[in-house]
Amino acid sequence: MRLVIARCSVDYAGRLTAHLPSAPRLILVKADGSVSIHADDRAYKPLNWMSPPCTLKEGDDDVWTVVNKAGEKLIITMEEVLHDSSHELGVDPGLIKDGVEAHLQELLADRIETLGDGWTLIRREYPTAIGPVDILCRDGDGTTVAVEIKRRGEIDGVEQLTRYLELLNRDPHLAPVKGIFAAQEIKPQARVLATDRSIGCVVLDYDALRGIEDDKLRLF
Amino acid sequence: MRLVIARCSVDYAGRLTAHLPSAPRLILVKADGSVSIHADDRAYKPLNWMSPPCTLKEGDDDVWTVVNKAGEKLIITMEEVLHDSSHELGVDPGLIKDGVEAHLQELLADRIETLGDGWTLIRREYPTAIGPVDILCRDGDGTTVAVEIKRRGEIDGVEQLTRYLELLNRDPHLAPVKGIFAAQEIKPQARVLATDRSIGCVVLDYDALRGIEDDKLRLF
DNA sequence: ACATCTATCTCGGCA
DNA sequence: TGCCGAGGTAGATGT
Repeated sequence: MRLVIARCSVDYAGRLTAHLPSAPRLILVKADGSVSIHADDRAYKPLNWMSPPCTLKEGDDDVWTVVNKAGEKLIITMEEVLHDSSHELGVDPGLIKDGVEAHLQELLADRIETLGDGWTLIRREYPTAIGPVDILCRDGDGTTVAVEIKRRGEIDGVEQLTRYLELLNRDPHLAPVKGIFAAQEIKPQARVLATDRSIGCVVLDYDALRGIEDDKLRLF
Repeated sequence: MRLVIARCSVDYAGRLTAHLPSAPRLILVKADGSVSIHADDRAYKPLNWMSPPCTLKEGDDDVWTVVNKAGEKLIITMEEVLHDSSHELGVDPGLIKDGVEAHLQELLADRIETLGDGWTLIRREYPTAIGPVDILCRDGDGTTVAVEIKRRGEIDGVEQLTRYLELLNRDPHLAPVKGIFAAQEIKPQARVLATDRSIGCVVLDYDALRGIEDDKLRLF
């Protein structure tokens, strides 16, 4: 990783055109060839960047040009270099996450009877023309149920599930299909909309689901 | 801006919990108090971060703790500092952009006849109870048309336009109101949904619209 | 403060 | 490869 502090101006021409007037900034050149330009505020988003794969060419005239395959260009005009150092970091072992939607889906699919006695899984990520349904299952009566899972349940999620239900109910092999909106937290507006559309709401307890899963594993 | 290269492990506890095992990384501490941790790849997204406003406390035991108002925590355990330098950058003048959705809307409103002969603009940002319609206009037959503009046309945009159409069609002064979904790029699923709802799809050519605009300006 | 919407979104997954 | 959905989305804008 190369760290350069320099007064520079920057031009980006790609998905949009953008310009940064001359000012002192941090320029990061990483081992994968990517380049990013940071001001002295904001943790997350660089002022300007070029994602890998891309190539950096340092011209004789203190103009750096970064290009990628799509023809996007980042042109950095160096006016005064204040710091320039390089460091070997090696490959990062990466982030270990916990508590995201994919995990909730796994946990609930593995313990679908949490939703009611006699419920059985048809499949996770059930494919439709407008995208996959998180979980398709059957309730105790054998009625098909589409489950939409969110970490935070908002109106968008109810709309999404409504579209799936409309589509699934056109399939005579599946119809009638009921809907369940499952989330760790359900916003009041989302609950009202779901209820109005006869969609059931279930608040998921992540720790409890994981506990159940742990108990299951302990049996083996 | 402070640049620290260090072997460290990191724990985040907040909206989720995440852990970074020990490895050499870049730690950026910016003038606004924000902190970000970068591996030697990827231009855009840090491995971990804390957005401002937040406060960093460097403990005696080489443990740095960053907290924000919401109680989220970032804990950096420093194991070996390989580089540590600070630099005064000042406030950045900021990015000047061109070619975003607002601009597309201006361009299309100024050249509404792109959509068809005899089309006329009623107004941009036509206000409704559920938000402004990007463009309201009339087609060659005098029928009212609501236009939703996106840079990239996806399902959400079609849903949004559908809600507007439903509302506008309740107004006897306007009804019947047709819908046009206009974007630089329209995803297949969005097109399917739009077509199913009798909403027209138009792919906008930004450069062509700008070219027309340039031609217009040249007349004056 | 909160809600809504955009983004050079980035990123991962799956067809 | 393209398409789709999630994100600690972040960041901007309007109420």
